[in-house]
Amino acid sequence: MTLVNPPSWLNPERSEMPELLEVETLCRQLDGLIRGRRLLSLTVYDSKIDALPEATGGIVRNVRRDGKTVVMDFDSQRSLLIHLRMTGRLFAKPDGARRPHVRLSLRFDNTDIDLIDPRRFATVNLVQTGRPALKNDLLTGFDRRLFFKRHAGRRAPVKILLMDPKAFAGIGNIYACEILHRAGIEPARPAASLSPGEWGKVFSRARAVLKTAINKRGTSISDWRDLFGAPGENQTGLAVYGREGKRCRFCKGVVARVKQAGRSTYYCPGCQK
DNA sequence: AGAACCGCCTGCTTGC
DNA sequence: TGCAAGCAGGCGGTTC
Repeated sequence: MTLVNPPSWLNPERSEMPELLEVETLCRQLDGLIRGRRLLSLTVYDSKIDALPEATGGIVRNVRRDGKTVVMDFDSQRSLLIHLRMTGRLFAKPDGARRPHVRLSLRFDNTDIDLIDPRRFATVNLVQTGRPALKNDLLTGFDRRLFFKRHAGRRAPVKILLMDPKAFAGIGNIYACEILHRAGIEPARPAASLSPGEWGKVFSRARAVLKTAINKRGTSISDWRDLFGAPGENQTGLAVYGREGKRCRFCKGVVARVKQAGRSTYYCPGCQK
């Protein structure tokens, strides 16, 4: 296990939010690191996070992702749920040093894991193991019939629907923009205006975009880092997000930015109809 | 039910 | 240079 020095990788002030893929990356790394390990102590440094004394002493059965939630299942029939929201990060610590913005520290018998979160949006909860998994996660299980029944006919813009957690688990702004670009669909179109074929394209492009990003350990727009401080490698693959005014890599049009529900949407008017 | 909006947060960027 | 306002956004909540 190599750890990245120097600590300049830890720069919470400039962090990008972890999206679905970043969470997936963290869960895989955590599973490899702490499966079968005992949680010796749990220290909370943030008044917004409940003290969770019942969690200590348990042995990790596995670490998995549910939407954007990191789920640690313990042998005590409890599960620790960590949602990183906007600026949360998890780091394995090689030393015992206290980092800035630490909200929670998990001490296992082989490593310490810190939750770092400058903006304090992250949430931590302890629940009984066995909560049913989400049925709207494009990578782990997507109920297409349920989606068409409940959401495909909505009048909301398709971009808004992609980011609606009731319709799709864990698709954030970056990937919502990228998926629609790959699918060639204009973000402002009402969801109800998409044909079944266009929805099919959205689903297949979404899986492709997400899987590509997973293989590259997430998207580092500025400085997202994985559990061990290594950067992701997907930033060069973004076609539209954050590229307002620049040339589209596909059609040589100019990437545009509009506001939808208060969020920036990037798209290429040339590629997306 | 769904659409639109708000609040939670803090630090960086922008404008005067 | 300094300060205030604007901005970033996942997601649960509220209102209409």
